[in-house]
Amino acid sequence: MSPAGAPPVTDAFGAIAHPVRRTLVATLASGDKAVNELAAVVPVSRPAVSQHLAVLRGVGLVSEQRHGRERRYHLHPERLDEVRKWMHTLDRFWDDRLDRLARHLEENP
Amino acid sequence: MSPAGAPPVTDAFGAIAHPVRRTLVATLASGDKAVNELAAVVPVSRPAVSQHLAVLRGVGLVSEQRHGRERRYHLHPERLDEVRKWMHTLDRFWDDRLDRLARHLEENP
DNA sequence: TTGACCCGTTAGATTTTCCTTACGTATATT
DNA sequence: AATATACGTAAGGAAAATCTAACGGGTCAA
Repeated sequence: MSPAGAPPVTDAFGAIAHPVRRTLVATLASGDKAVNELAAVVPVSRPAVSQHLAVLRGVGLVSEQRHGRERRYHLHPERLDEVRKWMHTLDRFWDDRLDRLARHLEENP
Repeated sequence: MSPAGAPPVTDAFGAIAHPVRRTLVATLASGDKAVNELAAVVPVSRPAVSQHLAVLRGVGLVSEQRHGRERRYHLHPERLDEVRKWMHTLDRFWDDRLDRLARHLEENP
């Protein structure tokens, strides 16, 4: 029926997969910014930046607030906890393996 | 000339952007596995798993070791430091903002 | 040797991404 | 009122991702 293609960006993992979007997120980490300011730090056209911001908004990583004719974008870093949590889960598995190894070495001198 | 499309997967960010690959990585975190074992925990065909593993290998997140007719895959978690470092950079910005806020509040009672 | 098993690779179709170039809509400025 | 500024959105197209089905090369077992 539907041989799937590339999956749409629906979570934080997909959102930060693109280098331009990572730069946008990092730039917003130092404070709210208008679109033109964001477009200035990235090697693509302003419409492209708008589209990337739409992706970030769709995932909940940023929100916009209209200020006159500007639209200032605000970062919501807590949305990255999804990523943090996943990485932390891996760490836990990793620690467990170290624990098992240590116990094994203790019990087999 | 070349209106660019989606960028190829060349780093850890792109590698963990796909849910299937995240599952593969998480599964390998608990120990080396053969391809059939990996294919059993994921809702796609075995060739698809092979392709995902090729992507992970291309990024250096896993390596393979032939064992008879099996190929056991091994995770290299240190390759995720790229992601960890980026997130940590964001945290630092974040802390700086908290510092500035605290200083501001101290100086303006 | 013959057959079963493990696995990678290719071919082909479909979807999604991601860019640029127009265009439209507000809001500010003169 | 006329113009400039800031931004989103639509259209069009190229590149990449991702799936399944088919095929092929090794490896173990009988």
